[in-house]
Amino acid sequence: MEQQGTNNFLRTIIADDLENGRVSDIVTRFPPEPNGYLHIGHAKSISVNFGLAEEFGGRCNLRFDDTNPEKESQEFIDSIQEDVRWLGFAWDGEVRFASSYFQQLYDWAVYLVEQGLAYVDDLSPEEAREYRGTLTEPGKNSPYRDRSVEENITLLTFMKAGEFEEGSRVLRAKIDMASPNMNLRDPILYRIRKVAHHQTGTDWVIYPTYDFAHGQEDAIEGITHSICTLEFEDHRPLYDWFIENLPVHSRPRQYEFGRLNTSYTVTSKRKLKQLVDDAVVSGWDDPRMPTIAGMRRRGFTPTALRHFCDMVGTTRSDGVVDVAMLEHAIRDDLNANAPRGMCVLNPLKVVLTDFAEDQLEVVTAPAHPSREDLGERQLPVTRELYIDADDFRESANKKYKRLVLGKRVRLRNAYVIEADEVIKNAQGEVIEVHAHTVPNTIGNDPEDGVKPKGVIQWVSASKGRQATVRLYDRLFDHEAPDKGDHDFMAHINPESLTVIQQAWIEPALAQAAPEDNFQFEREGYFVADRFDHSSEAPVFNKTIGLRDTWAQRGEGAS
RNA sequence: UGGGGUGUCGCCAAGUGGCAAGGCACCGGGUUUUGAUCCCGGCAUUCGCAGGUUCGAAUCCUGCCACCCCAGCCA
Repeated sequence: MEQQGTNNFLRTIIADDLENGRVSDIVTRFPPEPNGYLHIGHAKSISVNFGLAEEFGGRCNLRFDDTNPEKESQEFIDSIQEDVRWLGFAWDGEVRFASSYFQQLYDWAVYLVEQGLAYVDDLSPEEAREYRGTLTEPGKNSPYRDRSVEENITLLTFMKAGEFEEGSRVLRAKIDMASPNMNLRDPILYRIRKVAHHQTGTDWVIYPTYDFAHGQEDAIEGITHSICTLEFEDHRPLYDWFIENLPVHSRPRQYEFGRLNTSYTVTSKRKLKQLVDDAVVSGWDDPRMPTIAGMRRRGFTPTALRHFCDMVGTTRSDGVVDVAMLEHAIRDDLNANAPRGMCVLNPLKVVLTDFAEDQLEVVTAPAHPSREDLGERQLPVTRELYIDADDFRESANKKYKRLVLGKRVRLRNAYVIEADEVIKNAQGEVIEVHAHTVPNTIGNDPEDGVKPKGVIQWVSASKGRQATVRLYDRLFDHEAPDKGDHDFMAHINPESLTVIQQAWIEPALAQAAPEDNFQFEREGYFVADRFDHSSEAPVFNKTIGLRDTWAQRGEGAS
């Protein structure tokens, strides 16, 4: 068992349980409700549950907690499975569904009624709320609380048979209406919902609540460590109450950890949906979304996401992780593994006056500065090239390490060139630079000893290809967009997306397959769009920029 | 105001009575055909606060304070 990241309380608990024989193998589960897309927070939960099972040689189930058909759908079941697989995890056996345990759950509900531990309540939702009391005042017993077992059985049978209207009755556990823990004030076990279920169709008109279902599902599957987030801590006494009062065959235990929050991000389902509905983003998989599908399309990798989850650790405290840590994880993986390429985002034509019109020279460049196994690529050098307009100035101070009129610069992987002349349009803007190559400078420094001050990327104007490049930035320009009294929509970063229709890419990049990651040198990491990219019409998404200490010092203005 | 939690560097986080790991961020310096990477160095006399126990405490005790969660027939 290999341990990633630092030690944490869950590892300690599991190691102890294994050592003292409480369990012989650990079984965990990732239990999403199929009512939305998975996001970065779920990635953490997936990483914790599957990761722990992997680490301790156990198993992890994927179980859809589908107890509320009104909000769920097959679309989400499909996307969730795809996301978990993409992250690189394999669940044990078949996918599980809480709905496949509905009959067992119902039988256990009958058992509870027979034991005098559950009753059918006729209170309306409004009345029930009044009877429940408040945080500081105890609740009071429902007048229907002391019905006979026989009457309760009859009523429950009728509920199941669809004899009652939605909301008219519920099945409740008989625990303690005066408990300081609200969850123990006779919690609801079943409610009437006359809607079809995506898995069970119209078989049922009553559906179990989360509380009545979750622990029993865990017991049925032999889950040893049921790991959830902190807000369920108050439910644990109820979780245990069911396990103790029902004839279940295994004893799962619940443990809670703190949810993952990252700065500059919102993850509430409601807010993500609003971003989609208001067309702030193009969909749930928009590269700016913190959804797994969005991050995937952005060019994040499973390796980076898993590393990030290990980096932040698993604790019982809730904090906000700096997105810079996520960005570091992405850069770390991509720097090591992404092939390099050259792309000019803001083209400025350079004419090499010592090259003939039809002259073509091909230089070979490594795909990666230190990964020989990634191979090489061919770069055509022609008379007309494009460089980035930001990489040329007519005059500049000594700190500027790019091309300046009358000075030299290294074309990455190719010649050192010297700028001789600028051509301007009627508005006085530079539209072309004439330059010449310094002899014998491919792989060598200039023989006259005058070294260029910098290196810039370039693309052949005649052999290069045009591409669409989408530059993404943080969706929010506030570190805590949904905190405080303001509306999170007010903190949308107006420059979160810039589309460049006519960027120039070196020929080899057009051959990229969708989802191939690259580093466009001096610009950042980019990915060929999963859906829109093709060799004929290349489309790249910016994943994350290179670390830029130049811009950080406020000296990067061009 | 009832119950349940959490408080260690700007952020995340080890540490479980023996004298404050690590990562991110940041700040130097070196290497560099990416102002990237990489390398070297710096960055908590102090662990929410106040008392107490002890030769010795972030770790034990007492009392405060701050923040988070709970009053869905959501999960």
